[in-house]
Amino acid sequence: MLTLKVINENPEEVVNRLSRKNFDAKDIVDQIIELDSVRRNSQTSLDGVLSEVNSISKSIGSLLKEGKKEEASAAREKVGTLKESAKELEIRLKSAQEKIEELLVTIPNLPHESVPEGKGAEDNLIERAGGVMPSITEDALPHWDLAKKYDLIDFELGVKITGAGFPVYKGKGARLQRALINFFLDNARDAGYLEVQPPYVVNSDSGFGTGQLPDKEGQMYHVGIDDLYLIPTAEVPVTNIYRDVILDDKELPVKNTAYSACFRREAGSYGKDVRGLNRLHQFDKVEIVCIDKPENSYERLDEMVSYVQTLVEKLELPWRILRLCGGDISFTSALTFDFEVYSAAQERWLEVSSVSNFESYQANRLKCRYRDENRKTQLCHTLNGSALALPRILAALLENNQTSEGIRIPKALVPYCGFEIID
RNA sequence: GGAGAGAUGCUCGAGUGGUUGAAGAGGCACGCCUGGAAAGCGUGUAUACGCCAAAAGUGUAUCGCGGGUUCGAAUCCCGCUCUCUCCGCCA
Repeated sequence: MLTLKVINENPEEVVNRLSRKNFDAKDIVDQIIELDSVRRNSQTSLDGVLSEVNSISKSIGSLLKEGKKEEASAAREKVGTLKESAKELEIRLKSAQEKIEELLVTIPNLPHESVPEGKGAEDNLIERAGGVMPSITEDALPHWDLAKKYDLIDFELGVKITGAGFPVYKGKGARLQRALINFFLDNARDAGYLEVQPPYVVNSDSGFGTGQLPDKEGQMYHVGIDDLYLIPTAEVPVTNIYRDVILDDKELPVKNTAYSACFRREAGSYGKDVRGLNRLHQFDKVEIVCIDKPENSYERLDEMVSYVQTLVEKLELPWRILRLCGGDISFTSALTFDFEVYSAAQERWLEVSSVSNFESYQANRLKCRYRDENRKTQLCHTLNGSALALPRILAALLENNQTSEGIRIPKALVPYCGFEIID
């Protein structure tokens, strides 16, 4: 969430910048500013009253020791009335704080100035692109048919065991999954990311810390009996490692990578866009998470984007990078680059990665801070990106590399797979 | 799941109602000392919010979390969470 400071100091700028996200913040910002003045006034008065209470209380101790009983009981009475007014002030202060918090979490992050205007996906800017478009034959099959033909993925079996969106990978399909996970983790490690293995189930504090709660509660699987959530991405547990942490500036940047299964309810998505591997309830992903000083975070973002680019290049997939427009960028992000790879048989671009700088928006919720060179605590900037999500990569690999002899495995993956072709 | 013990600052650890934001030790930082280092000595070493134009300063809150008793709570009471030990179960 945004800091009160930003809103108080630059209300017009906040409203202006949020219009880029097609969000009208005027009313909320006005309300917050008003509530904040209530909050400040209440605290000033309350602190004064409590201060008096404290000093009188101390004096009672010494009065009693000196045997001045009457003065002591007069002081007691005084404290009694002071505490009455303290109670009222406290209620007013707390309610103002709560309302401010409720309003703050409804305000999206400010978009970076480079975020283009736009309403939806069609307005995203193509930043750059590369790779060679595969030459497809007329009878090229979409990946769901290839998966069946070579017995790589059994969607129906997953339906039996669990439900739609929980495929069963088999044989070379399963091995290819495992190969991709290791390939991504090894590359991340070589690029300086520390590998971590986080829990797949998190508590509500963590869900709140990264912004899934309260607004996106319905997107996560919830384990009611223990009040825990299945992670929709490793971003949640990994970023929450740094919740309520004050890092030393020597520890920055933090660069973590994690493989995890990801669970998403994807309520309300149906149709051919979600066919096969295009949208699943459970999928695998290797995530990269960075935490850095504000002045370095955009440099870090570029580094992450370049890193992801090396992955799609090694996989020999045709790729493009989109700079998301105001209408398509996520609630919590300041700047996001999406990676898409071309899926030849489906004849469409598939999103395989999303790399974002959240600036201090997540950090403010997480209370993730660092000590700067003046020993003052400042909010960090947090960033994350997929590197990469497996299903659509697999879809593109299968479709783009199909030949009459079988499906060719890209060179970089062969050592990880242990085979060169799926036939 | 059952029984018991516990949770204090960066760490260890004292503290069972009255200047205790918290003794003491260690660590760390800075300074002195030194040719340099060690040792030694000195100083400093939480966070959030408020007041102040800002710094200095100062007020309030915080001893797992939430509530209660009291003029006053780290200290007493209640609820919760977590950790440890023993038993049970178990990859």
